[in-house]
Amino acid sequence: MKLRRSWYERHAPDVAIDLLGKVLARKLGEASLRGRIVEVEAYTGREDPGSHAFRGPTPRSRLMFGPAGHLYVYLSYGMHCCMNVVTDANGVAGAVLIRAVEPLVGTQCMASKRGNRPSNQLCNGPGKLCEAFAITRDQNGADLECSDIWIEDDGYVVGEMARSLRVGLSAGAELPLRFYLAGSPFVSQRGVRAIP
DNA sequence: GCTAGGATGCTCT
DNA sequence: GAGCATCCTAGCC
Repeated sequence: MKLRRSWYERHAPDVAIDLLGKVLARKLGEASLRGRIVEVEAYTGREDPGSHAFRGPTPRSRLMFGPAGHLYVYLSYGMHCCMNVVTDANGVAGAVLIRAVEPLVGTQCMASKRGNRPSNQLCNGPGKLCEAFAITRDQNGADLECSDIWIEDDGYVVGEMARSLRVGLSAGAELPLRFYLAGSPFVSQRGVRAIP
């Protein structure tokens, strides 16, 4: 069942926790790609110094202030794209960064984009995930309710969830807003090292 | 096994 | 012009 816009219209940390175990889906021409979300980070608005929305809306971050259920994709370190889901409503900024998924369908297609690495290294990081799913800034602003990218609930029940500090931040690093499925071999390497 | 460092270009001050 | 919500490889235990 595809998640609808109203599902995303909640505070980012709540959406982040509920996104664990859901399925990220993309139709790419004839191919169908699916992966189970195993690692996310929540970014809130003005009160979060690690968030792009901290200083208010800018040409880049204004999407975070817009309607929920859209993609916010930006270029990181000049090379890698990172994929966020916009959350909250009524002009409140919020987003959830999808950091890692477990490949379910279209693994061969993902591997071909990722140098034929093993399946647990196809999508275990935000940049890798975008490469495997062919997500670029062209998808910035895409509507998850009516585009070729969406997230669905297939009834999967998550096991133990773990929580930690967010990865790679210089500001706002002290907030424990990273969530992942404990013991999953598909969680990002940087994230693993960040756990005390 | 682990760490350090370089690639690379957009975004905001 | 400085600073990144990263990834990969080489080099060294």
